[in-house]
Amino acid sequence: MMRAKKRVTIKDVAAEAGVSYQTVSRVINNSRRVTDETRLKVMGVIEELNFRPSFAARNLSSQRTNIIGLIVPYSADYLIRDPHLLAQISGIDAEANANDYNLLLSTAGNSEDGIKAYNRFLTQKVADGAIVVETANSTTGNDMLAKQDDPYVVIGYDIFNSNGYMAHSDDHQGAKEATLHLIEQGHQRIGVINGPATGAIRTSHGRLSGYKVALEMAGIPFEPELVVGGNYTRLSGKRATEQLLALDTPLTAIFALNDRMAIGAIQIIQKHGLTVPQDIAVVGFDDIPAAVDFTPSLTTVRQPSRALGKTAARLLFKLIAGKSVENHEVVLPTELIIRQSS
Amino acid sequence: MMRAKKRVTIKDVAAEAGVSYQTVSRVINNSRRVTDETRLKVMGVIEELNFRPSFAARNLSSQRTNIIGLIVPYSADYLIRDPHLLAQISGIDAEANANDYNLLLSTAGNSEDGIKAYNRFLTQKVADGAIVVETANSTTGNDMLAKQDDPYVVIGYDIFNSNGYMAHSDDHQGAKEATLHLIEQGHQRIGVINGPATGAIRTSHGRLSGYKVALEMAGIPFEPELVVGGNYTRLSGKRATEQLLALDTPLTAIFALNDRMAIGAIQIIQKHGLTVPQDIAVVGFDDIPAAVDFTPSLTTVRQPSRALGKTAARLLFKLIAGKSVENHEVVLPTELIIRQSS
DNA sequence: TATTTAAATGTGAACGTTCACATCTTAACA
DNA sequence: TGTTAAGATGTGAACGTTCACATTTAAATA
Repeated sequence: MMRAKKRVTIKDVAAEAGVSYQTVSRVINNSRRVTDETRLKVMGVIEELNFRPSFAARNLSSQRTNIIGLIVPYSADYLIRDPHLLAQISGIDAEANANDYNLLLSTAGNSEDGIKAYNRFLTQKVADGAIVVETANSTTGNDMLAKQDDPYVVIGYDIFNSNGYMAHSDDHQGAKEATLHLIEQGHQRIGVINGPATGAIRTSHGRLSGYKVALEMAGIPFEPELVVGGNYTRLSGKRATEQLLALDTPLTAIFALNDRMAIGAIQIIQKHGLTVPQDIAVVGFDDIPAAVDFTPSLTTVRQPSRALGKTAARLLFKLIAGKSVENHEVVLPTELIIRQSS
Repeated sequence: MMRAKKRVTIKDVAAEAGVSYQTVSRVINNSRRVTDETRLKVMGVIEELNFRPSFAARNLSSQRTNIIGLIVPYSADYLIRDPHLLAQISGIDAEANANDYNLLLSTAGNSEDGIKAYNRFLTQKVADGAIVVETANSTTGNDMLAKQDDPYVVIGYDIFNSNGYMAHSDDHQGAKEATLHLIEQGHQRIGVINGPATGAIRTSHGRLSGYKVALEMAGIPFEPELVVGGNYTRLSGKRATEQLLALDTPLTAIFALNDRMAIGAIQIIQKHGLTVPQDIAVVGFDDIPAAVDFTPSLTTVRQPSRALGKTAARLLFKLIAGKSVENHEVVLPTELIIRQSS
């Protein structure tokens, strides 16, 4: 790990090219105001000396880092089970790359770590802005964000900041379509495996309201006993399904608010000797890779995960650039994917 | 986006506390050489003024950023299908957090982006070091890394740098155990769905050699026709299985070098009206979440993904700290998980 | 050709720390 | 009580850029 050899700086380039170092700075930053001739000369020297601008010096001087922070309040074991997240990250990363931004990641498992990450990212000016992925187990920490000056965007709903910026899919519409699809198939008694009472509340709310509106449209009365709580894990889907199957009046379809719970539901239904979709139809939400791999393959509402990431990033870049953004809430359309389970 | 209010600096704190700003610096950095009394006083003022050190200024002065770069040469659509990666990232992130390091991510899809990421991360000194996740489709770009001074660690094999540092699981041993397990079950003709001829070559090589050694131990001759190429996707597993099923002398077991191909294999076997494991047993490698969800659940070799991430990060931190690391290659043990498919 | 104007380049300061070194203070010893 | 050494604090410089402004140069106008 020898350190030794001195770094090539903007001044070395300037000396070699016979210009002031500020001119070199202009060349680096593609500023107008430079003759093609000098630009070419400087770029030649840059190449020759293999000059690379110092990230730190740039940051200090310009007061920007070209880094955006990504705060993902996931626990490690949960993380591995959510393919959507990677798609979102990939979308954010692609957009960041395109805009010459770097992506700083924190998979802060608990709220304390989340606050630590938030501190590092924004208060210390490591990042120019942040994207927060709202998850089922994220509540704490986000409220800290609402209190500070730097721009941030929530993928999901920003329940702590009425003036916040967010991007999410059309949960209401997606759920409505899914429910209408089941109704079209002749189902009247449709159970719902709901999200948890805490965490990403508005996601569940949106989907549940979509379900209710669909019932209303079909003139089917809403029955509270058909809605059972889950927490977006497969296990909770299983438990909820046991409850639903134990109802006095049997149901003919289940709408789970995400795919993992839907898969859990199918497993329990099959365990009870029933067939999907003949005895009970099942519809999920998300369209994770497992949805198509599973037997029977899962009818589900596809979320545009990658687009969500891109959208959030684009929104954030606008905010960082100081452009005014009129629309604080970007809602992306979902798509009903009909497969075997319904 | 008003900027306006001036940042609280180390000098403001110093003035308020009645000490020199260098002393404040000492307090921030937990340097010895400070009386408890002044330390307390300074910390009080820091709290009072809500001072947060400037990341950029620190970087410039100390010539370190406390950032490590993570280069993941994945294409976006592949990314979402690899749960292992998230586990590795989570391990790296946890270790980074513990050491007050930040994690800069690049999911550079193609080689050009990869080189761009490498440039940003290391040449511009955005990061103090990097972790590269070797993947099936990563070859280009890594050779650039070998040529530079800053420390980096490969998760997988560093085929471009004979003096490089790497962390990976014991592919040979894992494959050997998997094959021996099949042999113990009475199988003699065991097909292999191999990795691709390019990309993460040494991973496949290690696993294949484990398979061969197991055969040798059992006195079973190796037959090249039993080894068919794949590229770690489910689709390629399906194709390979079609080939294997078409062999003149039928086989009774298939060892796929990863889980996704194993799942593809099972689907094709079932499509041919055969049963797993009665007609043909299947073993995979990785232990992705789907392995246990699938019916029949998949016997597989579990990789310690998260530990791999942690190990790589620890190794990198040692290198960054300038400590000499004797062992360039850390090999982590795998675990055979026996389930229904064998 | 003299004059105005715009574009190109140069100048000095600032960004907020850490580091190596100099000086001051305090306690321990003779 | 004077001397010494260690520990605590202060000092100046350096890290490598960008920014606002000043100056020079070249082009356009009268």
